[in-house]
Amino acid sequence: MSKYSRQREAIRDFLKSRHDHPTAETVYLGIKENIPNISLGTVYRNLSLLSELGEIRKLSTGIGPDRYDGTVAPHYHFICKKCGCVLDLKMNDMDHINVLAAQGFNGEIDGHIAYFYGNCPDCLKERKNV
Amino acid sequence: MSKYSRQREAIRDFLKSRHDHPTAETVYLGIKENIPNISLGTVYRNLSLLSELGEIRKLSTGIGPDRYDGTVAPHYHFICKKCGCVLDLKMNDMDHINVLAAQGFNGEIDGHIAYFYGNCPDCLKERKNV
DNA sequence: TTTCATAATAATAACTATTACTATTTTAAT
DNA sequence: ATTAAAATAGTAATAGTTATTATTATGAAA
Repeated sequence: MSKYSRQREAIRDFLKSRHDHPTAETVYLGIKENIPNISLGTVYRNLSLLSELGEIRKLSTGIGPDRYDGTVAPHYHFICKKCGCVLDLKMNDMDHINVLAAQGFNGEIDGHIAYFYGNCPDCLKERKNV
Repeated sequence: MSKYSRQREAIRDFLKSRHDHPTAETVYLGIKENIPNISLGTVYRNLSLLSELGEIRKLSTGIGPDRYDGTVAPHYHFICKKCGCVLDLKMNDMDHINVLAAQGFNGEIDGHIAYFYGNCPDCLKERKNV
């Protein structure tokens, strides 16, 4: 049902090749280097599609626009309250918290998203210099 | 520095009086019943202010617009993937996960937000009826 | 109890992020 | 090669939110 497109492949590759968490705008500008006439709508459409297919992850951090993550293996994110950057955390799965949440709840829980907030290493350093 | 306003009080009271998680639009329409000429901008400005003051909480669920919560005591939320509703979960604090996250991380972690996803009781029931 | 500086407001415009529309192009099966 | 389906570029439209501005409300001081 879904056909190959150079644009979609470029978007997937772009995300898989980096470990940060770019916004749609950043992806757009990045792809533009190789495919100058790609349109922003194409980027959004494919980011949505790839998210639905589970090939990438969408992060709604509550600070600024949505971000996208080429790493789908379960992991958690840190968001700096100061500069808004998003970092991967190297920590184990917390599947046990689904069980905690399900206790005394009549619905069905099949997953969770957790964001950790605070000050990133760079902002911490800067604070000491002031 | 900040002066009393009838509108702000009404917004605070509105949120404290209910246990759901209304959007700015819902708050606006609710307050309008008593203060017909309140403006949407005023609602947004005060929701932001009250969040900053810690009197209410803002929820960015990743599904639809931001929501607001009059309950500031720590608790967690469930978001239905089917209907998008947001429910409170009756579960204990998970402060221990901050410690897990901080291991091997050079920044400072002072909090987290966790959303649990799945099917709400109502949507589960509906699914069985199909 | 008026005066006055400050803060808040209503109304509206502007902006950001995202989605929808449409004519054209690409893909891939026949 | 033909052709139907899917994807695209370019653009318009939308949703949610923030900014601007002239006016009004608040509350401290005279």
